[in-house]
Amino acid sequence: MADQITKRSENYSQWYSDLVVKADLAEQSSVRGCMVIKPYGYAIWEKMQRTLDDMFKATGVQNAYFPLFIPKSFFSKEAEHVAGFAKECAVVTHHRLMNDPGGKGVVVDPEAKLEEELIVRPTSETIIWSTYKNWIKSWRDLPILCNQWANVVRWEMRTRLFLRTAEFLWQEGHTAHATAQEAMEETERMVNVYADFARNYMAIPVIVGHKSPNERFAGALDTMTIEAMMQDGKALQAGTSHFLGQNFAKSFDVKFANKEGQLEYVWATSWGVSTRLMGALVMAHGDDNGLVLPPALAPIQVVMVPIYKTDEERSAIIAKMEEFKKALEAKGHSVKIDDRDTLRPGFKFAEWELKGVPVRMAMGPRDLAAGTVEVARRDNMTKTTVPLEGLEHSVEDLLADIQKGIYEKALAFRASNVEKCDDWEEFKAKIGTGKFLLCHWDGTAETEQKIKDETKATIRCIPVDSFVCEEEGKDIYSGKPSKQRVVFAIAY
RNA sequence: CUGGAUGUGGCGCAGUUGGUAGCGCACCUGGUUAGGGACCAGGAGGUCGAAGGUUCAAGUCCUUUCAUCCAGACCA
Repeated sequence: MADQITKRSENYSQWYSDLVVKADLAEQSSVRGCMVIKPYGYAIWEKMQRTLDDMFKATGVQNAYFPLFIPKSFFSKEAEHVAGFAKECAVVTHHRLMNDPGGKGVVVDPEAKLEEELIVRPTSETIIWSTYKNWIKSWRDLPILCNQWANVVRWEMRTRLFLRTAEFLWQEGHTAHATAQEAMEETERMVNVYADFARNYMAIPVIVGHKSPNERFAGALDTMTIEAMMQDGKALQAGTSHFLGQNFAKSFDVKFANKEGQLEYVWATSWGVSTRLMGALVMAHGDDNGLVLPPALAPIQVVMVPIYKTDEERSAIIAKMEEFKKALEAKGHSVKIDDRDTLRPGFKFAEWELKGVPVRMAMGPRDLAAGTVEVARRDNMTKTTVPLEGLEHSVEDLLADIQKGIYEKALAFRASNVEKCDDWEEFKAKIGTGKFLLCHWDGTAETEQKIKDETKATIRCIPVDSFVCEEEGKDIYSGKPSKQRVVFAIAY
């Protein structure tokens, strides 16, 4: 482990990949474009899952599960949807293998060709709406608020651990409502759940807003998003919530009888976040010593490292630690004692820092004698020696302080990299330097596209909470009138 | 798919004008160590991505092919 994480400034994406691998989160699979999530990485994901799941359920959402395979005919019913995903679908064409007649392993049995090909879901709107058709008859059946935790497959051309893999884990919520207003409220409710989660658990400040028509989900009337700034100043779309209007209801012929007995099409939403959030966590907080995990999501909040020479010292210190661990666990903290006998303390310090554990406590013979423990914070790398007596009562405050500290650091970083910009030359000069630029936009897709072609920058969102700036102005590119500023950035 | 690069022990790399493969880390054994990534001694591990060709001789030269990475297009 002597080799350090590459400096972020030199090559950010290399730094990111190294960190993901060295912190033991995940690795590239030998399967094309896929990743293996390792136990430590998965533990973080599980914690995210549990937290989100509770948040969803608090809004009345229930979990369900729908098939992995989608018949091709379902998929092609919604025209925009199919156009958006057609280029990246894995397709099942056969259902059997056979021994190669030439004796070389196995081959696909040509006799076993499927009558209708099956698409491995890139998202589940189509299979779910073909199912909802059977569930919905009356206004009394609405709303339906379902979420599924699942894997999906998108055959992306270029992949990157967590950020864009051919297979990824996510949750997708799919809701059905009687009115447009209800559906729009649901869309907003869920994007706000994501924003709360990002801010309060991931400690990542995000901008909530609407996507421009160009950047919308395929088949949506409106897409809301949370946009986060990574440490290289690029934007990461961390979660989306879509108002699907009646598009899917019409494509799948899902109608309900309203209170007046008339048939109406159902209004829909869908919303999702994925293992990409893991990438966001790494890129938002990591430093050159490794990962920095917010206590709210850290699988291990406190790691204890014993320091000793003799077996007697070892057992005495570990006994003391076990006792203290119980006290901390009683307070709801997750604690690990690193009692590996073959590694030296300095090695363990470095390793747990690499893994981003928020608090490290070290105890040696000196501490044992004095009744103290060395407490080190991962977020600001400070160390203090404090009395062990009663310490369990202040760990909660310490973790809360670290959680807050990490958020505020990220917030300060973003604040220093968001600017208003009203001059096109200035825009071109600054956009590549890792800035979010708040600019006037005339609202046309043409202008947006031209800006993208010239600078690679896209409209990340039209903000609705942070950085809202509704004022008259002129489009940065076309000079046409504009009513509000939008967020431009280079995105992942 | 378009550009650029790289394939040599588990990982990271070196290998000169072709001469029969080496280093660091990791690993195994023993010992000394232990408050910030230990040290010493010994040891194990590779038909050099694959196929073909040139040659007395190929990691090195030629041809073909496969894979991976980076930058684009696409995207949660």
